[in-house]
Amino acid sequence: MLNENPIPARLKAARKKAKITQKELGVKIGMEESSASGRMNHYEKGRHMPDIGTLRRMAQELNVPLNYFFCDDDLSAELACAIAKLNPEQQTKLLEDLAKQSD
Amino acid sequence: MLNENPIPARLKAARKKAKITQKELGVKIGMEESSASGRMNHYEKGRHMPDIGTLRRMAQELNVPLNYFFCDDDLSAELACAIAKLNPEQQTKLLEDLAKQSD
DNA sequence: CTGTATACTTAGCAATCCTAAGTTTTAACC
DNA sequence: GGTTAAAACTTAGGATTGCTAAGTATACAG
Repeated sequence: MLNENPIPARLKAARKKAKITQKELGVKIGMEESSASGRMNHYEKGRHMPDIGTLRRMAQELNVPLNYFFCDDDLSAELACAIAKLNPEQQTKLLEDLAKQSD
Repeated sequence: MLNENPIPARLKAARKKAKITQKELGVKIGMEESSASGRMNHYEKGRHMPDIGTLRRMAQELNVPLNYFFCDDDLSAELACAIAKLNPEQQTKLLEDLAKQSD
């Protein structure tokens, strides 16, 4: 079975890329100094599930789209980031191209 | 502020496209007849947050990727679906194309 | 070995969800 | 417009899960 919860792997990858610790990330998104380490570690080990607001703050801090955390593999995760950086016109054009391709 | 929870809008769109009721969707993914209507409605109204396992079963039943439920607008949601249908080779090529484009 | 930074674990309380039952809305039909 | 059934929605409380705070383990520099 597929890893049920994709958040741990995504979170770790994006945090490492940003070169910050679990606690630093937690504090940056508004957690208490005293609980940031434990909470962030729970999320990264998959023991607890963060709520949407927390996910959004992490996404913003790590410069990834919210849906990044729910991608099941590295490739689709990178694609999600790349697509989030396109402007709406570019996104529309890409969607049209993909639609043609699948005919 | 952006709608904090994108699930309700995505869930409704995908369910309508599949032309089934809230209860039907719930039963199809293994909920009890007696509670399927209430539970699915909670999710679609944003009152409760489904767990990852439930999200996965909904995604499979509705033929969308898991990250679809966390896209913040229709355009990126459709793109997520289109990309999920590509094979890995096509995905890799697309990622390379997007990387060039952003230089 | 000692001190420090980072990662990880645990347990009880607090917050949230699941269930079951009931209510409201929608839409088709006469 | 009134009737009916299906669909959508709401509520309350017991059950489940997450948050917090405190502690432990590991890695590494001095």
